[in-house]
Amino acid sequence: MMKNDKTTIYTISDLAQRFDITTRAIRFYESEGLLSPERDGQKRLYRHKDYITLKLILRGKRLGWSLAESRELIQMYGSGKNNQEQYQKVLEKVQESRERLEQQKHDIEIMLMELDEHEARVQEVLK
Amino acid sequence: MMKNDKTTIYTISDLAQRFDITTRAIRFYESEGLLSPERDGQKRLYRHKDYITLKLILRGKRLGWSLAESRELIQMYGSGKNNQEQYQKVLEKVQESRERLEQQKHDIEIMLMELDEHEARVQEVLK
DNA sequence: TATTACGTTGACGTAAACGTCAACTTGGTT
DNA sequence: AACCAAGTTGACGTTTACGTCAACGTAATA
Repeated sequence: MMKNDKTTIYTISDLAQRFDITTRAIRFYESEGLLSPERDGQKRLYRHKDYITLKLILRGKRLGWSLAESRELIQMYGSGKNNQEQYQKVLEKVQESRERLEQQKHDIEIMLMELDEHEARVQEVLK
Repeated sequence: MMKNDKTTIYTISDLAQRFDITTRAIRFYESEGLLSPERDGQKRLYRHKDYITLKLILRGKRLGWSLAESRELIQMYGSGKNNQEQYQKVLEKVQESRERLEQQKHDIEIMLMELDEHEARVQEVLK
């Protein structure tokens, strides 16, 4: 497989492999307005910017963002303009993700504690 | 509203209020085998253990667990037995949650950096 | 007694993010 | 020429976690 510098051109299955997703997913993202690759006839050609965009989409997914939310982020980067309103919206979303993260951290700690207690009780019964 | 000690008995809407969910959700959890409240005639009565179970369910949700996954955790606690296999499964799931957490932490850091860069570029253009 | 609040059981609807065909085209290979 | 791999466009199916009626029961209250 080729390296990925800023001049590389990818086919749809190239990208699918690199990101471990299906081509169906990639086409779906396009239909939802998150990607807009060039065409060579009817075939899609993906460039570096599309690669970056896909990375954004998947990062968003890991943070629990919807595709609609990631689309805003992508549009913001794509526009090159200073849409202060959109910027604030995205920033807020990142902060929300961060707060969810803190909550989850707390949840995991408690879960581990309770699992420990459970084990302890079980061991106690065995004696 | 009453305090919640270990003797309190709740109606379905009591619980719904406390956890800020709908009664529909609570009934759904029961139909999925996560709750099994007593009955007074046809009405459901929830006790302290049901309260605890609901707390587990919602904690699981925050961590991205499916109801089926939370059900395993609940069954484990409920059985009081030492099902080592089930224990391992649950433990693994907690570890997975923790790894996802680390990944998310990383993702958020990068997002914030890229937002910063974006702002900087925009400011540069404005000059 | 009529109303109101709260509860119950079906049954069908919904949204998001794809999966899974089917039918077809295109370009390169044997 | 025949074939295969890879790509394309519909179109319908799937899953999870409920939402949203409808139709009914029950208990307290005005």
